[in-house]
Amino acid sequence: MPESHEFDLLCRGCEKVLSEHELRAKLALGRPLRVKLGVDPTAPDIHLGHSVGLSKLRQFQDLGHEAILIIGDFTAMIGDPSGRSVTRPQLTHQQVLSNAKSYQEQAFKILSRERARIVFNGEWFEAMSFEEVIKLNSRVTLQQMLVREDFRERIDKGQPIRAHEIQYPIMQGWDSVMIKADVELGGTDQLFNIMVGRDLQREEGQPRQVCMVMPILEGLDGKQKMSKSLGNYVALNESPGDMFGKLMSISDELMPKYYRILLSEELSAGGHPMESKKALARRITARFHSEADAAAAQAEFETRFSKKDLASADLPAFTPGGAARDIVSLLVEAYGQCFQLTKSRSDARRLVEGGSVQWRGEKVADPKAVLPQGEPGVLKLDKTRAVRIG
RNA sequence: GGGUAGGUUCCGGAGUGGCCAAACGGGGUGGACUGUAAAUCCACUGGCAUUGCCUUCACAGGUUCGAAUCCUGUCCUGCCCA
Repeated sequence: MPESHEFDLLCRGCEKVLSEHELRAKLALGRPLRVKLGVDPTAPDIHLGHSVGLSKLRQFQDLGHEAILIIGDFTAMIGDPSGRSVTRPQLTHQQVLSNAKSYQEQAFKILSRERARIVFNGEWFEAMSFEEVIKLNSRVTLQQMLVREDFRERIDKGQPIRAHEIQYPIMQGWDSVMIKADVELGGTDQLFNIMVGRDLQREEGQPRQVCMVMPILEGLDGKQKMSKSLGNYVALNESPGDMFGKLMSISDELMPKYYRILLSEELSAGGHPMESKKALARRITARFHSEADAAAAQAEFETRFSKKDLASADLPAFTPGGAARDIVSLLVEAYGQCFQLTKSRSDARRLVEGGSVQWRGEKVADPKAVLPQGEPGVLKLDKTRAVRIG
């Protein structure tokens, strides 16, 4: 492939490439480049937000380059302060390692196993002596660390910034030094961290990595970036039904962004927004499952939500274990058994009083209602959840 | 170390002895309307129980018939000074 074509392909979808001529020069070297992408296993799931960088990394792989996925088992314990207004909770190494395990599996839903290297940054950080840490820290100035806007904001608002938080960019940068990265990928919020990597590489006499940042995928709420802790995400290992359903809930306003970022294309004008959204949901679901699964998810979605036909919908089976058949007890039990959600009885009562609960298509508005023993039927809990009894 | 301002329910932020489970805003949840969209409107938003009870206002004690509100000590944070 001619270099210029490769260059164009790689730059597609990037928000910024620093610098383009350096990337061209690297590509012209004629050897596989070491392309770095770091993820911090702060939660067990990889979501669509992560998929943006991973897909770009995959593209590099397909062009013959080497993908280096850094699992930040060590940095995850610190927590990336990027875009944060409060200190992240610190995780134990054990939590992080267990998250890391499921991360790897999910990452290979996108990455090819060929030309991929997975590296834990604990590999070098764990072995570092305090002396080395000090030495590393002496390479940067406090002012450099504090210019970033999220820190500025916290200073302005009088919110604390703990000393360990400014270590984060330095550590991420050191990762680049350790693997001699040619390119580092990340979201736009990673620009600062990646640039620190360049500085450290220069200090170490290494050629500096090219920084390629991708747009940040907004979460389902359309307000903040997609993240586990905000609960506005779609995980890669979710069921086709959940994936499809969640994508159907995004706002019309958000749709063009999802088209652009996840499908790398422009949403064509005209057409009913709902149809465009179904197409989006269908294609993304198919990407992580199969076309057949996606089609089934869509069909299920349509019977369930468009036709509101709960009776023929594919619902989780609920077998009340307790003897109590009053509606509140049943709800609490169903949430726990079928959805792993702990609801208080007050909460369940509120749902009943709010008119969301239905038994066999009939609204149950009385919290004291008692369902007949042993009768089969569908119990609707809330907007998106229902179970089948019997 | 000194000075000073603070720590309230998911967040912001009222409340300075009883009428406080605690205003108001945001967020969230449920409902109406719809396209599981947006906007709008309504309700709910500590727990258990249906007129009540229990646990909450950094923590531990204390004063009071009665405290988020007063006192004492402790912990934590911002700012200023060293």
